[in-house]
Formats: sequence, C-alpha cells, structure tokens
Amino acid sequence: MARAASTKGQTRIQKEKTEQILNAALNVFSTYGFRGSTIDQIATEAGLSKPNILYYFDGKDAIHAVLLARLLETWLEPLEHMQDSETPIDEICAYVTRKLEMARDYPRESRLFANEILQGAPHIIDDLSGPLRALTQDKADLIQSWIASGKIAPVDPHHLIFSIWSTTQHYADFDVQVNAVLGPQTEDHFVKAAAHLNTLFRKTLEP
Amino acid sequence: MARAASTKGQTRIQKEKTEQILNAALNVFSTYGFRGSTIDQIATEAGLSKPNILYYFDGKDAIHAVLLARLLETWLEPLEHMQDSETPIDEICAYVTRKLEMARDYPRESRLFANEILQGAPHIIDDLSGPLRALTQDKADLIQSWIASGKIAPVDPHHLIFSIWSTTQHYADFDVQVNAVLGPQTEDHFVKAAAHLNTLFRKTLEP
DNA sequence: GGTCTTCCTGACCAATCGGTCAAGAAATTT
DNA sequence: AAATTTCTTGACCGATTGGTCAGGAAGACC
Repeated sequence: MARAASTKGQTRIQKEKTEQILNAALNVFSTYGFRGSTIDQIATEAGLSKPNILYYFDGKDAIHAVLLARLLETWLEPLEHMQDSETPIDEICAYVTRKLEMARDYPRESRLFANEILQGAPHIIDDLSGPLRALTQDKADLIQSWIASGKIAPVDPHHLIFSIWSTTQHYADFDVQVNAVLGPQTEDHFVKAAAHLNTLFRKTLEP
Repeated sequence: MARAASTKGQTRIQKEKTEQILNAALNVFSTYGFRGSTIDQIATEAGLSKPNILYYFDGKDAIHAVLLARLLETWLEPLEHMQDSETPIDEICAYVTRKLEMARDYPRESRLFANEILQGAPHIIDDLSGPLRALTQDKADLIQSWIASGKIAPVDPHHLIFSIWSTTQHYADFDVQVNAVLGPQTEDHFVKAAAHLNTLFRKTLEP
C-alpha cells in the first residue's frame, strides 16, 4: 500500500483525492490502454503532481488494479440480475436494454474493459475463466431451460450472450466510428439503437 | 522515406525484410496499441536490430501508417461486395459469413483496427468520416430499397450494419474472453458462431 | 498557540523511449 | 577481383518513463 490508506480510516482529503485520481486514471487508461498510459498523464488530468499520485497509490499498476476490480464488480451485475420468468423474451430484452444503458452511461468503463481484453486480459484472465465463466454457464443453462420448455426459439445460449455483449458494447467501444458513419448529428443514436436491438433479439427469440 | 526504398525498385532483401518487419509490427501493434508498442519490441519480434528497423522505415509512425493503410484497403472490400440481389437475405448473410471468416483468418488486423478506434481513431478519422461513411450510406440505401420492396423486414439499415460488424468482430477482438467463457476446448467455436449468426440475422430479416 | 500527523512537491535516479551516425559486413555489379 | 552499392549494428543522444526521497506546507487535535 501507499503511505496513505495504510490504516483503515480514511481522511476527508484521502477520499477526495483518491476518487479524483481514479477518475482521471479511468479517462487515461480507457483511452490509451495500460501500457500506453503514463502517470504524468494521469497527474495532469487529475490536476495533481506525479509524486502526489504516488503518495496515494503504490504505482501505475495499483491504480489500474483498483479500476479493474471496481469494473468487474459492476460489470457482472446486470447478467446476474437475469432470472427465470414467465416471459423470458422480455427478460432477455430487459438485459439487452440494461447493457445498452451501461454502454451509454459508462463508456469509459466499457473501453477500459475492451482494452484489457484486447491486450490479452493479463490482469483479469482468472476472473474471466472463473467467476465470469461460471456465471455465463449458469445463465446459459437458464436460457437452455427456456428453449426446452418451448418458451423461446432454439438458439445457442452462449453465442446469444456474446451477441448481446458485442452489439451493446459496440456503441461505447466504437463510439468514434458510430459517430463518423452516422454523421455529426446531435440526435441521440442510442434511442434508435435500443429500438433496433429490441427487434433484433425479439425476432430471434420468438418461437 | 527511409534510406531504403527511396527508389521504386525494391531489392530482394528489401521486400523480405519489409514484410518481416510489418508482420512483427502487426503482432505488436494489434496487441498493445500504438502508444503501448515500442520499436524494440518490434525489432525483437522480427529478429532484427532496432537500427535495422529504422533503416527500412522512417519511424514507429511510418510502420503503423503502412499497416493501417493496408488494413483499410482490405477492410471495406467485403461490404463493397454486397450488391442488389433477388434474395437479399442470402446476400446479407453472405456478408455476415464473409465478415466472420475475416475475424477468424485476420484477427490481428481486426484488433489493430479495434485499438485504433478505441483510442479515438486519430490516424484514420478522415477515412471513417469520408470513404467509410459514404460506403455505409450507399449500402444502407440498398438495404432500404429491399425494405421498400418488401423483400426483407423493416430494420434500421445503419444499425443492422453495426450489429453485423460488432457480432462478427467480437470473435477476433474478444477472443480471449470467448475462450475463457467457452472453456479450453479445442473445438472450433467459429462453426457454432457462424450457425448462430446466420439464424440471428435470418430471423431478423425475414419479412 | 503548540504539537503531531497528514499532505505535497522540487530535485533526483536508473531504465527505457524514439531516433541518429559512423563504420564495418555483405551483396551486387562491373 | 575490384569497385560500388546495399545492408547491418554498436555506441550514443536527448527526452521520457516509473518511481524515490528529504524536507517543507497544511490540517487536525489538544
């Protein structure tokens, strides 16, 4: 640990500065990836000096680790939330909508995750093979049970989940491309995206 | 230009070494992004000395620029290939299949592109707003005409294209996650993915 | 107001970064 | 085989990297 935060009690300044640094680091890491980011960049972005950053965190890796830990915590939550229902199509579409909202409201987190995966997920490979895999298998079983009872059309559950992840996160990760292709209109394309994805998965899942 | 390749004629060694360097650079850039990659890494990967790399290329940027130029050249081709047809659903599904094959056969190129976009597309933003946007608009119009004639179900053409891009490239860009979630089975998941995406888009497009 | 802890920074360090250059090694041409 | 061009590299350069440290500034507590 850094000199600060060695004890459990956090001072007012510690809480403030820590969040300030994490917020700046999220901006930098999500844009340039881990190796492409520098402590100086984070310091400038946070409006602090470099030694001050290192007063609150043990190093570049430590900051990155905290961000990834926070990310994983909130990232799995929407999928965990998907449960058995009498109207499974609505349940799945609700998950799609939720995922799209997260792409809209937390694009930096989405890009941080994308960067990590692109680079081979060196820091979170265990979380992927462990908790994420288990959770995904669990929900795939749930989807399979819906198929077995004829409530939704037969689909490969895992690949269905991949499709949901990719189509929704696309609007965060490839935001620049989306804007370039759709033009510099002020109109919020997330509205159209929501409608599109809703019909996409609804038609796919209708028995 | 670097000292070599100043004239148009390329010697045998120039051709060989240039390809050797570009291949190594593609490995490195596609994994770590532009800023996260170093010339030393590329040199080691290529089995050459750093000064030798700089004998053939003007610098890190020059290598990256060549890779991006090559990428864009081949990247738009499948979409350009989509044309009017009596069976538009087959036409679109053929495009999906083609795109998925590219994700399978050229994952490094896909990741190079993803990295560039994630970082804000600083080097290719003009290509996105120009050629890519024009081409996408053109194909969106084509899809719209299929809708107008009742050959396919009504969908937002642009967002349909986004869905095709994201679902297919997902298997290259998020390869690590896909493998972690599906488990270390040797089985080729691209086969199942192809079948899944085929039904996904076919059911979506059926009038 | 004094004491003690927390907070902050200028100066510094070794390692690495992108890139240069002179000079030798290897290929090619004559 | 000699001359000429092409190729290769060790040594080096200034800038930037992640990180340290001593000591001063600012809060917090009495």
